[in-house]
Amino acid sequence: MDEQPQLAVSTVIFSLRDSELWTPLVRRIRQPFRDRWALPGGWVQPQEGLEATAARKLLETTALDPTYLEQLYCFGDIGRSPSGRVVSIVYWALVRPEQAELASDGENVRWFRADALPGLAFDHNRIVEYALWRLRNKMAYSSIAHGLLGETFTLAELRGVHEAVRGTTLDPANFRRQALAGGSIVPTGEHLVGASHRPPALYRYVDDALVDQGPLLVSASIRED
Amino acid sequence: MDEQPQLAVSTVIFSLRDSELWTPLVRRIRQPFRDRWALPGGWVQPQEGLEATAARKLLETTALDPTYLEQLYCFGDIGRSPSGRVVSIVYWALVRPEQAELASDGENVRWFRADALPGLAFDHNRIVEYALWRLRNKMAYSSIAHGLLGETFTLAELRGVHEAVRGTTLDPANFRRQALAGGSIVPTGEHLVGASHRPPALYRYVDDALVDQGPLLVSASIRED
DNA sequence: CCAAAAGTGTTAGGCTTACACCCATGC
DNA sequence: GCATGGGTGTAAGCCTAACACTTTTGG
Repeated sequence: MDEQPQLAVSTVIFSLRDSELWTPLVRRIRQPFRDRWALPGGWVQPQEGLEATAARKLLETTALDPTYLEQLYCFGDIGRSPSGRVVSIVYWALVRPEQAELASDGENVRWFRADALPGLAFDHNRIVEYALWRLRNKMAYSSIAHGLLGETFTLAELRGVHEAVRGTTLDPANFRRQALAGGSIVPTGEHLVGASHRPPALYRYVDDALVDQGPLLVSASIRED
Repeated sequence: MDEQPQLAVSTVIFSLRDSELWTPLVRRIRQPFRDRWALPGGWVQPQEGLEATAARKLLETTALDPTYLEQLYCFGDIGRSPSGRVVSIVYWALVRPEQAELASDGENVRWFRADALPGLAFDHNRIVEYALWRLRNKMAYSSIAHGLLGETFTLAELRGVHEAVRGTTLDPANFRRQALAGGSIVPTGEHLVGASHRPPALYRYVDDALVDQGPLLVSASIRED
């Protein structure tokens, strides 16, 4: 038992369906926790970056291509896996509704409502809990909602994302003003057609509407030596 | 080169001296980057939690006992160490001024101004940069300043911490009101004696003034299986 | 008494909230 | 025309920033 810890990468994935947050899980096909649901993931490869591993395993196991991917936390408690010491670097991802439609349920992949998960393998319930907290937090001060929407969207759709994640209802008038004042979305000039009632204007995010991750994203230019 | 990545833990430490942020670094005594300054740290031990490793190495190499310790980020780019793949789980810590006084400079430990570091080993400049960003961010919305102060303090001292970290000067009158309105500090009833001018009241943080880390801190009670 | 920092009062402006109201479309 | 969601207007209340002012000490 004195071997080096094993290094894993897992990802919590969120998508919106019917104004609810859903997350895909994979069925474990070996011990420990065989047949239990768990976060998609795999072992770190020597010649592959951590985020690249997260993206690759996500694609391999769930066929999803995320619009947003960020490191969540590194979990390394000694008791978290019964089979020996495992340190998991966990990412969290957002995927668009169209994506989620494509990657439907299968024998070994199933979507669950994010706030009503079954008992998962390892400490994965706790991890999803934390990812949800992070998503809700970030929703309040960033343009992260972008990751859950299509390229263009109405203000009602954008508001729907916020309402679903925050679990509250928001005043349409005030939401509109705040969203537009933020400066990260602009009208496309088009209007949504085919629906009942007055056709709403379509918007899109401006190109440089990056989610604030601090100096990490511009890291390459910071190195001094 | 196809071996498993090595797992390291490092810590960025901040303390306040002369209204400036300082950070202690250790001199590397072996290759790679021999004789360069680097973050204190060490390898993950099979039977020791990550945070425990951070605290232990911090004590061993710099003799410091932090008042605050939180995971910062996990760095795992493939090119970050010339000697092979190393994944570093980095923590950041705050220590009180008295502590920092005790742990003075030595042959292999030296304090630097956090915003004027030399060229460090590995990607450690980038890491400190990110830790600074996180500290500044957290200072704005939490009671993290607690970690840089003694048990009791005047409002001028508390304001000094905010001014030093944020790099701005703050209106004493408004700062006072906001600090007291927050509800996380209370007057001790004592006053600072010996100084010139009117003796300022002393304050302390209320016991439950925990810094918000989301569901991570209460994690033990969340596990469902 | 004077200088300087502690501490209080007051006002203007900005942002949020609540809600009244008009607009444009499908049926 | 009428129901419904899209979109605009507006006033009250809260929070912040700016700064005048009073208080209390050491010298």
